[in-house]
Amino acid sequence: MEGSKRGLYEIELFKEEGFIRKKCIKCGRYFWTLDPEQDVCTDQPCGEYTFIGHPLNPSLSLSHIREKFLQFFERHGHVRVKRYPVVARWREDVYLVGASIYDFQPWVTEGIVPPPANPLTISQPCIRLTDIEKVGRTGRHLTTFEMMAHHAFNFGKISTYWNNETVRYSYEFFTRELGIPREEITYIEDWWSGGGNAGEDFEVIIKGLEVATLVFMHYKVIDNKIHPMRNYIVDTGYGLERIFWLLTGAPTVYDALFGDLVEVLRKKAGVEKLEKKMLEDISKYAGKFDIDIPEIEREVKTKLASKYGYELEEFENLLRPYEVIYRLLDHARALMFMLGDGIVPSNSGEGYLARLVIRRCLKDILLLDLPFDLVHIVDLQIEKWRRDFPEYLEVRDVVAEILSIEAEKFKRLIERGKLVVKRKVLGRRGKRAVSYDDLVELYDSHGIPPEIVRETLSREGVVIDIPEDFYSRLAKRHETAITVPREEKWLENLKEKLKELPPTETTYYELPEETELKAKILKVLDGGRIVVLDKTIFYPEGGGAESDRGLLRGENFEARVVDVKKINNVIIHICENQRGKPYEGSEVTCVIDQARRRAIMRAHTATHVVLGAARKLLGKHVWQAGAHKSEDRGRLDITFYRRLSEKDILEIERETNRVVLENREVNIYYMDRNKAEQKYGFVLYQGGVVSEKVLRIVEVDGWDVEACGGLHCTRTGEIGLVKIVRSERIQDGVERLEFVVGEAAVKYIQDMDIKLRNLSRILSVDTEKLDAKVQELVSEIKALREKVSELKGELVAMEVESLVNQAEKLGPFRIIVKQYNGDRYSLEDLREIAFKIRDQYGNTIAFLYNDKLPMAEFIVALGEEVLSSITADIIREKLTERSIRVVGGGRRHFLQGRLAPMAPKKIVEILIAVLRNCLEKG
RNA sequence: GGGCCGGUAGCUCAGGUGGGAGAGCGCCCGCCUUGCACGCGGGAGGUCGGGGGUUCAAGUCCCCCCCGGUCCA
Repeated sequence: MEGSKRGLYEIELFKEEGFIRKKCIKCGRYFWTLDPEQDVCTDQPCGEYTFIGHPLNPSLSLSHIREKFLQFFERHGHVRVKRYPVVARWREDVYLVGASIYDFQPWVTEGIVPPPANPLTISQPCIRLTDIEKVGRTGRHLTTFEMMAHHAFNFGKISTYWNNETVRYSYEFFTRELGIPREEITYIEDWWSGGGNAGEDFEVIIKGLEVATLVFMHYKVIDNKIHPMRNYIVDTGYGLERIFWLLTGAPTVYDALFGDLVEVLRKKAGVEKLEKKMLEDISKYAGKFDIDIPEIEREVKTKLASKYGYELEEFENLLRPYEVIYRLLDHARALMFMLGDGIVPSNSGEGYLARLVIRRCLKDILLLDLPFDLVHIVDLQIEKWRRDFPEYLEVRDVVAEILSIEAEKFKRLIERGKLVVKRKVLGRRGKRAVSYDDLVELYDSHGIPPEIVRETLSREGVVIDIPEDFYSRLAKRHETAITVPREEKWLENLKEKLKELPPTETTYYELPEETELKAKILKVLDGGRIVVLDKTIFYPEGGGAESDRGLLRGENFEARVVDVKKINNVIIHICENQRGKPYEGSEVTCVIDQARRRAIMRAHTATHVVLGAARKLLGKHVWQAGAHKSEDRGRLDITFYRRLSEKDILEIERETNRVVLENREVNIYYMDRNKAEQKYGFVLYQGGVVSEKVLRIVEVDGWDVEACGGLHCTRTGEIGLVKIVRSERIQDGVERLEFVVGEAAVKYIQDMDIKLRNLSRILSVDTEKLDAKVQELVSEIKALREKVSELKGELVAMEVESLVNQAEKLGPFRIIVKQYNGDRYSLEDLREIAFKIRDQYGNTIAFLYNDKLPMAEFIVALGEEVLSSITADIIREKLTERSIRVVGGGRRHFLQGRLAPMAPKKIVEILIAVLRNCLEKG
């Protein structure tokens, strides 16, 4: 292993050109250079940026460099491939494309799907949010960059090329195409891993800047362990923006990339222009800044501040708007790609990543109180890149609308946040400090960044500190909370048992109208519950569609098939209600429930039509986020950036039914994956990830095209009526549409109709006037309720009067005891009466009860003047003393609960006795 | 998908340890004022998100569900 590893770093070109292998005295890595004096690898932080202020080739534009690169590799036998979207819709393990190789993982790298060309070259826009904190501050970090690459795929053996050619290409490209002096190039031996693969690599460093990585990928990474792979894949990445920066010699990559826009924003914000020399000075060191070691940054800034005659704080205040402008421009470009490629901001999924970027921008603008509008900045970027990415011009209005909605949401969040801060912190008497936990709660639960908390509080005269490592501490907190999803064990076991079986032959695609098929039982598992056949007519569950149901009928054996699943390539039939036993080797007849299949087919084709309608009416931001098709209804989840209105839904419904009535053809055909992707784009994968090299395409003529394994109607007319019955927002940015189809739709409408007619019969009005009638009734009920409660109030007042008049007198006190039967007053009412007496007649004890079985419910209320002589707990005590069962409790002035049934007279006696006793004592 | 926070009057929210549903703004009526704003007095407005449980008693405690927010995958 060591030998082969070493071998990959021994490059023919190095010998020919006289490169020597050295060990970096700082980081210890080995590197190759032409300079015998060079003793550091020159990568950050070992070396320094020596290109800043010394442009190598400033005449080349970014587009020129991209074109030079792609043409260079085309000349060397590579095929140029169109860039992929930044949303990795063909993968389940990541949301965003973070490297060009992501385009080909895992299907191509695993050898399941052939590459679109081999070897190929591409310039792939990538998004990496891992270093988002550093953007704007280090001068070199970007959330979005174009990775120019050439890839060669060698399956089983080296059939294209490998390490020697790869290094030679890089050398030629940098020296001949870009004119970089050969002695400026350093190749560092390193190890790369990502996206489930790994391998040796060279990092190409020029004048202190890493401009390319050349990876020789031939390992798989499973559970952090490295396994050799049969495939040898050349995975290179050339940082387009970095190379451009290097050639311009600009102070930062941002100046190189967005120079003109930096000026536009700077002027708009009225920020003082910094001396170029000073920016260059900072940038040279900024490469060494590290968020986790804030000391380095402080030290450098202190030194530079004094060099230019500033106090540190003053210096930082000068820099901050610059950092923010850089960051905003970077993020705006990221948003152009993310939103432009169809991401809808949300509180989960890839949508959250878009929202994260948006909110960071809005936070910066807010904190520095800049006169910027994020919508405008993103628009500036779309305009700036119109030649390179003209596709974004088409969606600029939608992008603007999405951003305005997000800005509005952020505004509301901050307003709410300020209230929470004031309530939580300032509302607390005496405590005007904020703990780390407070900050965490405010951010984690309410989304209020600590900087905003500080800002809000400083206006109130409260000064707080934010721990420098706040965000990384928060990240740690979340780490421990991660729950490991466990794979279903029985499925694993089953997979193992099915391993030796041949793939099940299927007939449902070829003969979708057949309802019966003879087959042989190959395997019986789980006591006969699971049956595997050599071939089947049963369509298995998949792509959101439920499986067929039906019967398996053999000699002396019959069972109902309740579920059918496809496990790898073997189809299993899950059976119930068996008569007799299935035997391996015996013959059975498969019979499917055809009505059910038809219904599911209709629901499935309907789903495609509805999706097409939604995309047509709402725009390209509509993507299928999930779907389910069953016998009686269909369900489609779509991404969209605002709530669907009633009107939207009615229009989708109308449009869907129009397409049904047009009776369009539904064509199903197979197509080479790469060809299909090229022809239709990634809209194909609406239904989910597909792992085949040949795709089954389902095309509703002129309306919708998807890669789909489902069974479909042959014409849209067969779908019948489609009625959308429900819509809900299942998460921010995702709307769920539920609809009934065909016979189920007819039944739904009939049921509704019957309900309406029943209603109109009950209410004795025409169905047309139902709503008015109901409105009238509701108002009437409300009025009646009010009247009742008014009367009850009067009744209570009268009862109070009457009770007070009948009261027993004892010295200065009055005693009221009254038994009710529970019909007229609830305990609640009795309490109101009792409390009213207490409030109006302070010298009174009121004991009211409903005589219920097995225990009477009672309330005693004691007036204010009585309390000096007797309190509620004494009454309770005395009742208990006389072995009268009492459950309940209360306060000094009242007692509520249940007691054994008894005559009012008896209670009066007891109360008089108790009161007398207390008076004598007092 | 997981963690956290929340759902009480039209709106913004209070409601230690279970025990009589509240405030501010808005609304209606009256007073004051040439008029408006203000001010003063009075009033209307609530299935305390839904369901179950514990309890004599639940806005409050427990469980389940729904809805919203938020952070992180």
